[in-house]
Amino acid sequence: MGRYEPAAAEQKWQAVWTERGAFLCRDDSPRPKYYVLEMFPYPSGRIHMGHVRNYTLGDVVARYKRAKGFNVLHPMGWDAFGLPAENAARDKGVHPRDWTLANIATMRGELQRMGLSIDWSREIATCHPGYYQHQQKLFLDFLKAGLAYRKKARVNWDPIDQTVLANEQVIEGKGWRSGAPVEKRELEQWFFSITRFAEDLLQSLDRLESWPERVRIMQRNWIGRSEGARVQWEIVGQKAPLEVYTTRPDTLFGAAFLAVSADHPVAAGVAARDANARAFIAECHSLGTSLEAIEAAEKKGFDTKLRAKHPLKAGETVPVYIANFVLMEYGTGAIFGCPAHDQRDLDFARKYGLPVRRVVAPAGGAADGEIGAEAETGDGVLINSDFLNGLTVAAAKVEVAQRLERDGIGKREINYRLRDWGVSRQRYWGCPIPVVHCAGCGIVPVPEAELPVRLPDDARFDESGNPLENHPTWKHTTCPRCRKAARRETDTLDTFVDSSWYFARFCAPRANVPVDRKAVDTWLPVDQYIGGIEHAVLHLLYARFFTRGLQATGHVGLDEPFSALFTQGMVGHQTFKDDQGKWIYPADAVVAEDGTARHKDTGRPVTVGRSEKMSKSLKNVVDPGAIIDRFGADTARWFMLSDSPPERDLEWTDAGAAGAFRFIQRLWRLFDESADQLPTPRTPAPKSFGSDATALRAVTHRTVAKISADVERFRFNVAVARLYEFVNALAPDTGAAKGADWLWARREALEALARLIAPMVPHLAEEAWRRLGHATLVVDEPWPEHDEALAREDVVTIGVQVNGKLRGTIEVSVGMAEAAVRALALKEAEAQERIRTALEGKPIRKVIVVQDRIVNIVV
RNA sequence: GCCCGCUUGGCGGAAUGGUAGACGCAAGGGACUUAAAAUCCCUCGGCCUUCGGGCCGUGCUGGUUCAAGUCCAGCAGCGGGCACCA
Repeated sequence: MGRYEPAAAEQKWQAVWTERGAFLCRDDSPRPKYYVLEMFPYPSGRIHMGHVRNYTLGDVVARYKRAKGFNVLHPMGWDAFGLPAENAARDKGVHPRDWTLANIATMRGELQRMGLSIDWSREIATCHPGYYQHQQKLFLDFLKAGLAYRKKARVNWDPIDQTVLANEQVIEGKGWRSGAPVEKRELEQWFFSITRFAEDLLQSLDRLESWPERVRIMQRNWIGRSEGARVQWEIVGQKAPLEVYTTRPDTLFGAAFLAVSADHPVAAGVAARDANARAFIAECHSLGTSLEAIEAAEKKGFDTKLRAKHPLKAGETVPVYIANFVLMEYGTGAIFGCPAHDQRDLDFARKYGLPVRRVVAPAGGAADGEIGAEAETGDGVLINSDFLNGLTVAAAKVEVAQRLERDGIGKREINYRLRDWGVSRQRYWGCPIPVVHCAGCGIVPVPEAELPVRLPDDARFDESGNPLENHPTWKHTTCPRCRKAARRETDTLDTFVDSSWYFARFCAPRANVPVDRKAVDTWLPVDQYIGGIEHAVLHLLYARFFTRGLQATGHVGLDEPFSALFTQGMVGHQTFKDDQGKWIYPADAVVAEDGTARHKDTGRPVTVGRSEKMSKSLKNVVDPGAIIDRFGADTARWFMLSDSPPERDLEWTDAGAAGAFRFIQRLWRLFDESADQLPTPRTPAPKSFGSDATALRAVTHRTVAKISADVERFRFNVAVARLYEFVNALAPDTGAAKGADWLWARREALEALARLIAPMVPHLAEEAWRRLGHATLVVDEPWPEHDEALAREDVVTIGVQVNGKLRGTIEVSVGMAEAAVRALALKEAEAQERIRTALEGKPIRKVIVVQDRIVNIVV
């Protein structure tokens, strides 16, 4: 047949798989279930190399598990709501739905060309009313359960996208998508009570043993649990005490001042009678929230002239400041400052000339010196602290908390950095929030029978603000309760809500309830979830919360949706800049042997930059479609799996892709040139095997054992290396002058090879399987099993060291007793010159023998 | 600033505390060919070599061990997360 033609073969086998429904997943299979899911894509227009990597990894797992006898659920869908569709509408005059659906059609075709083992009959798109109507029902259930609520809050406002962002969506003070500095605005917003589950979300991380440790650490930090105490301070001349939150109640005797947030009621009280205070508060509010603004901002305070009485020290009072660095949203919005043991408090005290009193003597250090520019935050023993003197910091925390609680002026408290999830978005292309605002009845849920609340088709996208708000008629409705005129909610849900339950919808994608309980009880949790590290906090934390919400409202019976998570690395590529300093596409750069580059058309010099994550802005993108056109999907898939471990970043190189293609051809030649000499399929094994055949079978069975172990552990790059070795071992033999036993063993080897490569390069595997004379499909074949007895090595070469340095090797039979190995090693030590000269007749002090590993002669 | 990870040939990377550099890419040499492509074979960490081999070598400095890329301590560089959270 000659050269392998991927284009023809891939199309042929994809058609065969589709025709046979090879990947349709049945709910009633007697096989054990396995749910493998890759994070579904946003339909931006075309697939990119990151998708190719993600879906190749998932497909290897899916196909491997199928071959291992599992009933595999491997679905695909579209994270289809979101702002780019509205931007396209504004810029190109195309309706967001049309733009989205066209992108989905394109990208579905591209994914199908990759030959993924996906059950396309379960495809969903979150922008489809058949999806979002159920999300609206879930919202109403959450509302009923108190998990969704509305409140006025200072929220993150993205001035470019003209919408609100959740805390998690603000990166370094900028919108996660627009990159614009985020402003603070006071707005009525919908929230999900993610903080209700803060403790559980934190504790349960310990159970997620098959999640990457760093993702768990990032979530732990994000939740930010802190143990401390709430302490009441009486303010001279006022009735209501001021409550502060602290994690260092042990340092209470070192308190030099109190500080409240500019948004604190106490600040408002002062502002009411003091114009200077009003000015200061206004200044605090005008401060930007960007990283630069925060770093540049000085710690500033405004002395309210109020005095607070020390709760444990009769007769002592401290000043009360309004300070620009105190957050209203955390703790009580007020703090006490202990300058000696907190850097920020020390900076503040130095600036305003407040006393610095040490109350912790550092462990092993001098306690008499002055506090310098650095606060002492380490452990130690309490001093200058009345009844706490002599206690360690830890003991003092306990002691002071007990005293505060006894005296009724404070209590232990646990706080979390995590805030409730703001889900309101002032956008069109999202799931409408199904409530109505009625002047008389308040917030009224839309009756379930009236769901879905559909988006209007005729919104305008050429004016600023929320298209739903701007729409002439859509928001006008009647109150479901009193039937009077009322206003529809015009906020839509954050698109992260859409992706917080899609994995549950896949279990029964056409069910007429949001989540079919029987189906999710069968399929959930997802056994293997695969996606990018960039969702470590956002999506993965939301999905964990939402699953708890689904559990609380009876939709599912579990709290953790993903029992194993794999985070793949990014795909990078070299960057190129022309002599104008503009980024250019790699395809437009011609790189010479010496590493310099020129522009393909102009011939002008091009600067070759470091490898970066592929992105449109750097133009260092390679179009997967073009690669598949040129080399085929199998080559793209093979490249994604070879060389780099999947969790690490992978650099796309043309040479690597060409190398992968050469190997695909080489694999095909191996099958093609061997096939005709082999015995027919299913020829019974010969009664006995000669030494050549036995050796070949040993290689085969060892390879099967190793690759199985590597695939199980996601070590695909190592599995690929083993396949190269296997092919190298098989390639030279043409079968001339070999016996029937050897030819039988060679068929065994090639059939194993075809099945081993099937998860990685499935089209070539089918072609090879057919060439080996089978009428069946390799996708229906079981994963090869290895025979331990055949795989076992009986002789092993081990190193002989002298004083830890390798001087020679000896061959021993596996499992040879220590004494025998020692004797052999010492005998060889005389025979092998290298070892003998290293020993130089010195007296042997000790001989260490590690079975099947090494001998070390110590002299 | 705090938390986490990484650092091995020209490059991507292998290596349950036990023969460092598997496998691949790139490079060099050779075979085949009128030629090229494709394919096949050989070499490929550094220094020295009488060609047997010797010495050094996994970011740096120490330590534990018969034995360290691997374990421990300190340092450096690179990358990621958090960012006034009291």
